[in-house]
Amino acid sequence: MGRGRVQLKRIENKISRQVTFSKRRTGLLKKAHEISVLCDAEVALIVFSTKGKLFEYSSESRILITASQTPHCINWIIALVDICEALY
Amino acid sequence: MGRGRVQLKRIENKISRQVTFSKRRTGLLKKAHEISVLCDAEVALIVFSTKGKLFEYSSESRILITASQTPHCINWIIALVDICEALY
DNA sequence: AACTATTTATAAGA
DNA sequence: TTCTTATAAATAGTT
Repeated sequence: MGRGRVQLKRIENKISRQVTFSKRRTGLLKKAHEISVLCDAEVALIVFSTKGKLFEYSSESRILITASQTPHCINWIIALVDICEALY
Repeated sequence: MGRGRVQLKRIENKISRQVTFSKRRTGLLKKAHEISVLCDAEVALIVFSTKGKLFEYSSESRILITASQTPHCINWIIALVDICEALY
């Protein structure tokens, strides 16, 4: 999309990569929300940037949203535990 | 997108809902994969249809979840356990 | 952070 | 369900 075709490989320029991450993260979260509403589907989406910052969407409304700078592994645990807690 | 504007509410017609689910699921999985590659991000996406069929994407290649017709709650547990196992 | 040229996703139709 | 096509939506590069 946009003014150039996208090559499916890591964007080497750091600034471009961050900008693209920000734009696409927004789009991905939007589409996750849309399919959950339109199609009555359960959706969980967890995204970490390379710096370990967390962004997520879930159709289960009780599931948290937290951003953190802790290591990825810890963020994964937090996210999974929170999803489990929200569902049970 | 397409020939009409989308209203963000549950699609009541069952056939239309299933068709839309199929199309958008494909698109969502594609975009999850793209952002993970382009932006070097970790992504996990879990989608259940209303019938409990599971579809997922993860940038962690070891994570694989099979589709099943078991209840959602069981699929969620399977999905989360598989993600945990893949990460540790 | 806004803009806009283009690409991409997809709703409706076949 | 798979393909086609018109159009809406997302977004890459620019300002």
